[in-house]
Amino acid sequence: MEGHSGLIGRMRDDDYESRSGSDNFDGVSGDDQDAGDDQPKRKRYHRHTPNQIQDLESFFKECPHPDEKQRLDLSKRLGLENKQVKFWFQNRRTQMKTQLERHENIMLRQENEKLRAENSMIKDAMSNPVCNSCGGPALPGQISFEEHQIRIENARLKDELSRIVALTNKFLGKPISSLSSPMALLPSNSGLELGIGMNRIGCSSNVGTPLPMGLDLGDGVLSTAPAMPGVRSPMGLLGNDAQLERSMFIELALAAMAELIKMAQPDSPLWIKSLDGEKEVLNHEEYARLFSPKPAGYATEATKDTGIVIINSLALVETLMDVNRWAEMFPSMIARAVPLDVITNGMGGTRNGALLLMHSEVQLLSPLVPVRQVRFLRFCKQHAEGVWAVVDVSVEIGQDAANAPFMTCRRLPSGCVVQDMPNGYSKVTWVEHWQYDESVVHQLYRPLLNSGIGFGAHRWIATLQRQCECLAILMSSSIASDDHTALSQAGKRSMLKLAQRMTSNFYSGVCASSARKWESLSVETLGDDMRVMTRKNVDDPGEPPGIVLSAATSVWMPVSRQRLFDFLRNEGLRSEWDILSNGGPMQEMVHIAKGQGHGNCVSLLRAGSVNANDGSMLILQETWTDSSCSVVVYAPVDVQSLNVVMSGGDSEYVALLPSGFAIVPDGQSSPGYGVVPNSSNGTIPKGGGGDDGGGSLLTVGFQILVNNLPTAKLTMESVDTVKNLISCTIQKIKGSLGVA
DNA sequence: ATGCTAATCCCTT
DNA sequence: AAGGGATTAGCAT
Repeated sequence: MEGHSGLIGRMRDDDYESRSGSDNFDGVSGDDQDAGDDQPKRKRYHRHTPNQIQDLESFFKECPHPDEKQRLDLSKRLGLENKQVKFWFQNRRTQMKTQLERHENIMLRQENEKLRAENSMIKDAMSNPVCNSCGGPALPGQISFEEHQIRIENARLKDELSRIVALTNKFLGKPISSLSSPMALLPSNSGLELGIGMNRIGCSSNVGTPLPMGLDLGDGVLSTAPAMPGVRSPMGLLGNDAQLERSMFIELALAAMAELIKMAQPDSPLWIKSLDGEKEVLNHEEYARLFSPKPAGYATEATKDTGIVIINSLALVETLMDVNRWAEMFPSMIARAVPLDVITNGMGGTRNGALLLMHSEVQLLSPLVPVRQVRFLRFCKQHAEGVWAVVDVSVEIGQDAANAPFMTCRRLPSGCVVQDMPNGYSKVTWVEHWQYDESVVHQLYRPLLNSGIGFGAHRWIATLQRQCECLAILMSSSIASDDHTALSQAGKRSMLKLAQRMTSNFYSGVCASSARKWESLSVETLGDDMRVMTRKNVDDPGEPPGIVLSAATSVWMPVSRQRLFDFLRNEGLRSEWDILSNGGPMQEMVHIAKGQGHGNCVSLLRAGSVNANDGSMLILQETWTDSSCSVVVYAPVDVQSLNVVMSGGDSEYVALLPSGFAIVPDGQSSPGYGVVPNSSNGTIPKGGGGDDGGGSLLTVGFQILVNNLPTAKLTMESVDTVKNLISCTIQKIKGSLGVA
């Protein structure tokens, strides 16, 4: 002790000596003070002006390590000495470092807390074991396994503790005994040390005690703590900030999962049955009581639905946890999905515990409803054999609202609970919960969104059912090839792939998602609710080269969805609205079924009029309908390319531009509409196809080539042409349906 | 007391 | 000699 202080004292003395010896202005400034005279040349204490600091800071952000030249430049610009700039950067760097270390220290402490809590839980459970089966002595092998686990745990705890103590001393305590080992200080640090001691005692005293049978079941006490293998990185390897963020994510995911489970529970007080007993509405009071109150200024959309889907839980979970496969499963809903981070990949080779961060755009097929951009976590958990849950939650949730002032929507805990059924089907309960800024949605679509049909659980379930049915049909028909088309399996697959591309390109033109790069044109021409966009295609073989113009709009139609859909997909009535028909009916050449009803298929159409010139063009068309939406998309394709595709060749190089329609109910019809629970994959008697007598919203989208030179300039005439095309088409449809 | 910052000291490359 | 880490003095909270 004495020796140390003596040493320090001496060092200080030395320092003062050297300072007073070498630095003359120290003495001068002392004189200054005495004389009350200030020399502007050098102040004894001085801080750089806020301006200078700001400049330095911003430079530091770009480049924390400027070279000689950059520093000289800065010093000139800021009126500082070259040396000062150098020192500033040096100091800034060391400051960063200490902050970093301090942060890490905090993280280590937290980690330690968690471990201790977990450990004391284990210890607790072991000290009064409950054998719930026989009460007899447990298997010796398992005892030693348990014991082993505890020992490992304790060793890790001890190791981490010593690290923390070392760090703590380094930063907090004065390094009085900097020469001695940090461990020597342990006895003074009573609280922490006691914890360890107790744990060790608990461990050793447990040798030979009966096995705690109730404890190690997969879903027991252990999994309630956020214990995720792989997340707990070797200490210090993972950066503090990243680790802080991760632990926040984990907590958010766990809370979201708990919320989803509560929301998905049948007969939960969180939902109120409507009068007809079919639709359920969120009980906002109960929700606010259990979770969080509703923020002002946002519309809420909470829906729940259950359906039977022809897929097993494992396959569905795999699909949901793979960003690309997920987007492929819901192509009409997911415009774009980008994986951002894999926080955990799951435990023991399963998806249980997997946690992903991703960004996605969710769309409704209309230019009048902007895509919903969300950055969210997706967390998967197995709740029992054959029972899984996957929950999504926006990552803005749980953070300051002030951090995301420009948010137009967010997704509250949403997702599904999947339960295997005996026959390869599974029962899926979906909960969908959004908050969004209603002002960005066109008036025409607000009722639809309010009713929950637009983005609600029902739509997810319906899409899932339709897609899984399609997969099932394709699988079965590949075994029993009973279809009348003379198409090979490979040809069929290529055709479907081409149709898939066509359809999703249609979606992108209608919704302007960022999945494809569109350049939007003067939107406010006449406020005519039409979205016109353009893109230059130079090297995408899937589209004709040149300038492509996309136009889309949505209108209300006093006709049921079913009627509109049946009309538009009727090739015999094609000439009533489609200029490609050359004035006559069309014929279906090829039909590939994608669903049980006739409405879900990919087909090839030929314009009927016997015109030698038309022989080179066919119409590729995809139609689908489910209880939330109906779509007809088509594109002219040249025969030679199609022949290649039909014989199983690559469809990537077939150039096409899609046009078509999307139809949704207007949302103002009978309240139960569209939220009718689907009892199975069969149709619902109550006008399941949408024939509820109400009106519908029709979206029309065209993509046309206005110039086959990518370098050409777009003319206003082309824009007018495509706009005219759309409004004429709408007029013709109205006329044919007698509602003009 | 504790934290922050400009400046210095001292060691490594 | 240049640069970086450790340390300190002077002030602010």
